[in-house]
Amino acid sequence: MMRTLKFAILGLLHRAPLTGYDISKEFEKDLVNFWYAKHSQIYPELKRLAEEGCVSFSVENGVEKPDRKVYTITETGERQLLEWLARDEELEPTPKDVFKLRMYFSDEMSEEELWEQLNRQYQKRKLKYARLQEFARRYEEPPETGTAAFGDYMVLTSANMREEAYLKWLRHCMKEVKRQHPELG
Amino acid sequence: MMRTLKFAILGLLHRAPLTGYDISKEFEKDLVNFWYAKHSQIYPELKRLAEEGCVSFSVENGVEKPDRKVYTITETGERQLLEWLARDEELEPTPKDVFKLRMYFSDEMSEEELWEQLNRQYQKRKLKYARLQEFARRYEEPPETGTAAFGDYMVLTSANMREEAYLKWLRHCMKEVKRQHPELG
DNA sequence: ACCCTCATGTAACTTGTTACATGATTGA
DNA sequence: TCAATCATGTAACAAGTTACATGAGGGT
Repeated sequence: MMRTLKFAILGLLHRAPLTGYDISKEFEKDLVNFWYAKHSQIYPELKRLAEEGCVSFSVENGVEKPDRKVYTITETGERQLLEWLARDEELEPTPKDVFKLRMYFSDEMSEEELWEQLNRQYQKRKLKYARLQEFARRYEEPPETGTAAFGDYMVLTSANMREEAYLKWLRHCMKEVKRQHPELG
Repeated sequence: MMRTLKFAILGLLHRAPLTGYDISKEFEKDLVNFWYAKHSQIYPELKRLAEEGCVSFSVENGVEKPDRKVYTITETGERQLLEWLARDEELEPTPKDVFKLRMYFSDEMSEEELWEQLNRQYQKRKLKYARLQEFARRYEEPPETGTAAFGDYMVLTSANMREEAYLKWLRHCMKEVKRQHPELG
């Protein structure tokens, strides 16, 4: 029971009170690169967090707008968040990757099929990388440590480097396949 | 319903008949870098695969050894495997990373805590990278395409590049934290 | 008329983990 | 004697996805 979603939510609420809807929007922005959850997971988790006394909420009856529940972190929640932030945890197992599983079984497809798979993956990853680099332009200079911007900068940098490495790997594989089969492509 | 475990198992059985126990051993070896499952997930999946007609099995009554069920891929299973190998799927969402989530919330910890977290992560990753490089020594020359060794080589290379990028990122963050706080470390 | 954003929730299901359960053989 | 390896399974739970369900307001 890691309860990582719990701490992802507490971390966001520690910065400012938010509704479930706001939280799901946050997960679609910066955090999209390493953590996220759908609203169907967020609402029950907020309910549970309230039962545990980690958050409190007030209902705002919206005039000309839907009602909203604004959640605020409690002292209990803050204490647990700080404890979690300081934890020294084991390295997570390597994340699963369906494309690499396919490549592991490349002996069970033809060379043409392998070549096509590598090419298609390369095109998709190049696009993702381009989008990521646009975001990275926000930080020509690294922000000050101790600010939310610095956390943002760190994870954005990591996403960029991860995608760079993925592209480098794909190029390496394509080069080797082509060396052995110059007739392809 | 991706059923990725189904195809991971079919891919292994396509090479040779195996028992559930053998499959769980495979997941602890090369595949550990991008796919794996515990025996408690493998046995029920094999049962389901047999019901679907993707695999067949024969029971070997072990003399001086426990009984074993040896599973073999069927024509149906092979057909479905080949179809899966050729699929053009969307890019998976970025894998989740608990450490990066912590780093995203680095503004909610002290600079000392941030520095310690980065250092601990760096030590652990360096160890993992060293172990990975030992394995990589098997392939000083890339194997021939169309062999199981080539698939193995590709995913081992990717694991190495991924860890290199992670280490590079950690060094980048540590350098920036130290630049702003020369008194640390 | 139709789709998008705001806003909150539940139900059914898939995927994966931890713990329970059993039992033989081999090596220190 | 104790731990490890071989060998197979189930039960309970946690985590995450997809679909269902409702409803207001604004823009094209």
